Amino acid sequence: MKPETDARTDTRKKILDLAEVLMLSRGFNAFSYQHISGELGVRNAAIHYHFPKKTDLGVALIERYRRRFARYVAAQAELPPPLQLERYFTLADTYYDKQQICPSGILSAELHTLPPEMRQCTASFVEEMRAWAVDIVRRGQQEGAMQYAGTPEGMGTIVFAAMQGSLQLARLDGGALDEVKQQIRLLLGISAS
Amino acid sequence: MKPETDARTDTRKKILDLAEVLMLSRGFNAFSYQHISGELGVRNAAIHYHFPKKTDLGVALIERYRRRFARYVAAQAELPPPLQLERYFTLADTYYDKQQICPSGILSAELHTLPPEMRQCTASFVEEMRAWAVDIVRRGQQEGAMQYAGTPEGMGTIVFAAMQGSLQLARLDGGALDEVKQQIRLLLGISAS
DNA sequence: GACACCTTACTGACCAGTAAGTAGAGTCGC
DNA sequence: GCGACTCTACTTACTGGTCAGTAAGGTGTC
Repeated sequence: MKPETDARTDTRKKILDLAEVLMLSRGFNAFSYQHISGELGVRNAAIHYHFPKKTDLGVALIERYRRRFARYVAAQAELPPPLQLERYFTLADTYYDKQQICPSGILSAELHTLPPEMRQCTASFVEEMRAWAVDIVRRGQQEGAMQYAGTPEGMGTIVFAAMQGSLQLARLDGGALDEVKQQIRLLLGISAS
Repeated sequence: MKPETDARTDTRKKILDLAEVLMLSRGFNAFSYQHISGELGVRNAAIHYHFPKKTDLGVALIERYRRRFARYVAAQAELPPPLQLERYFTLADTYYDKQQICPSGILSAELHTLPPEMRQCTASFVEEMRAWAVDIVRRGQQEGAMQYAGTPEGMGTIVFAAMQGSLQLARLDGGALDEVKQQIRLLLGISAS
């Protein structure tokens, strides 16, 4: 009989979940082991048991994100590109509702203060996300569901950059995210939805 | 006879200059008075003399940026919109060359960890920058030098968000900035330059 | 009795911020 | 033209708090 939760993975997962929320709202440098242990009702050293160095926690966080993102992409690979884009927009909305920004945004903003191990996997993660955005608009163009000027690389990159930027701006100007989403629809020639 | 430099303004300016570089490359939370005093060859308390709290330094930094930005905008208000956009692109390049990101990017990413006074003037600053981007594309459209889908608000906001995002991404993917710049030119219908 | 998963107790580094003192330059009365 | 005063721009020396990280011990489970 497979245990639903064993203590090991359970606490470890709770730590990662809390750390993720903290990173996406405050940034990696701006949260401490105290924030996590306090919330979790354990001692500081318990976090160090699972993640000896904060760098270990950071790397685990990013790697989990990469796996989750890969699953997310695979799960809806068969959907029409415009619908994938709308799902992406919905995802951004949930970040906005939680007052968070996207991981690539906070990681690239803090990049110069991150340990080298984290920089490494951040680079891979961000490249994967950008490539996915490029892929959506490329397939959208091929299937005739999207029309736009320029290359899929240019369009995908600007979509990704604009979404990352607008999630940050939306913290200060609540309307920015909706405005950017709508403008992206127009630029891709998919005004109806 | 007016003194070229008196000690007061000189040290104060050097502190602001150094703090600005530190903030744009490492972020506001990730630099300390030690970073500045060490580089400047003074003691820590000298910084506290000019800026009692770190919040004071942060606010002074943003307010100086706002004044500089206002002068920058005024100085080229008469230029044709497409040229203003190119100047903006050139400005972004100099940030990239210095491995920095734009102030609105770092400030909005760190927003939740900033003191309230800094959040306040950050909001004003970011709104001014966004409005400026909107104004460029609006006038570009009115003068017939730019053609694009959607409203000036939508297009200006996406241009601003995409530039902010791509400056961050460019730290990990050097090509992102050029790609976004070129795509913006295409989307505004000003491919030649 | 071995191992996973914690605890208590601690270290040293760094941090923002403060208090009190000082050197030098300018100003004033005389 | 000279002492007394004052102000600016620092200094030294310190505090209390927070941080990541470690060592050693305890406790329940297989």
